[in-house]
Amino acid sequence: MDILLKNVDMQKIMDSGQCFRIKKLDSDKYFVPSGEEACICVQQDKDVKVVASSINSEEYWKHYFDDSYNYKYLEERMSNCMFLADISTFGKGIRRLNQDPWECLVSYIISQRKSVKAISTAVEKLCEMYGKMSCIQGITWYTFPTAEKLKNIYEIKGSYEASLGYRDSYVYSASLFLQEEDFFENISMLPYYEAKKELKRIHGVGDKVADCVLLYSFGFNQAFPVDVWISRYISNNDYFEDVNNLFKSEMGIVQLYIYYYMRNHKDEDEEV
DNA sequence: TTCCAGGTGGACA
DNA sequence: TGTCCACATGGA
Repeated sequence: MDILLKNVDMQKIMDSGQCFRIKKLDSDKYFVPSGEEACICVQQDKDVKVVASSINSEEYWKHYFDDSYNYKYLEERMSNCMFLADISTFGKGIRRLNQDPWECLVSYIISQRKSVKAISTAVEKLCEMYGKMSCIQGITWYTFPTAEKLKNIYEIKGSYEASLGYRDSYVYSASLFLQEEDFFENISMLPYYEAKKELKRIHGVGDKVADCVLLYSFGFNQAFPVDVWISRYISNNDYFEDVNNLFKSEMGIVQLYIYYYMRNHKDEDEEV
């Protein structure tokens, strides 16, 4: 299988903090899992090629990498905004992924008061303990455990024994909601504020986690997750409201570029 | 050893 | 409605 994704930068996607299981295999090769599927990608200059997949569907990975959205046009408009020009250039090639909703929900429940490194470790541990072993091009990996599996484990053990701490019960709460028929399907059909309200019914899901799931799994580009980094950015920039008014329905994607810049740009003295 | 991390729930005013 | 604090644990 060969799927070509134009103007995509895998390293930036990996460093953008939106997903926690992408692995770099060598200088230009990446392993990309999503729920119970996975693919192998190769960076070829400015483009990315999917060279192997667990699922025989071009559409699955084109949707995952948000291939139908015009990022070039967004980056152009950001470049024309004096407040975002540097941020746009620095993040060129980022994509807002459409991740597996269940994996995304659990990952962000786990994320609270943890570092990115600690989140990755915990999520990986959960997969190794309760996911299914699988193999693609000689690479052994573990699928993300299903809601049913995590529900049963907690009911038997009372803990996931995966360094989740107090978040154990939050993950269990989420697994119970997944027993409702078409829980995620219903969320995808709702308007943004209703969808957010629905997700926040889950114990352990607040504004931040709900917005991350709506943005990174359901494509609600107006969802704007505010974490410590974005909060720092907003408080340091009086013009934030102007940016917000300019990009309104796409502020979630703009947020991703800002987050990537805040976390990865080396010149920390520079005001952004 | 100490501090901080892609937050949230619950108590209280 | 807004503010304050406890919460488990890994990583730097």
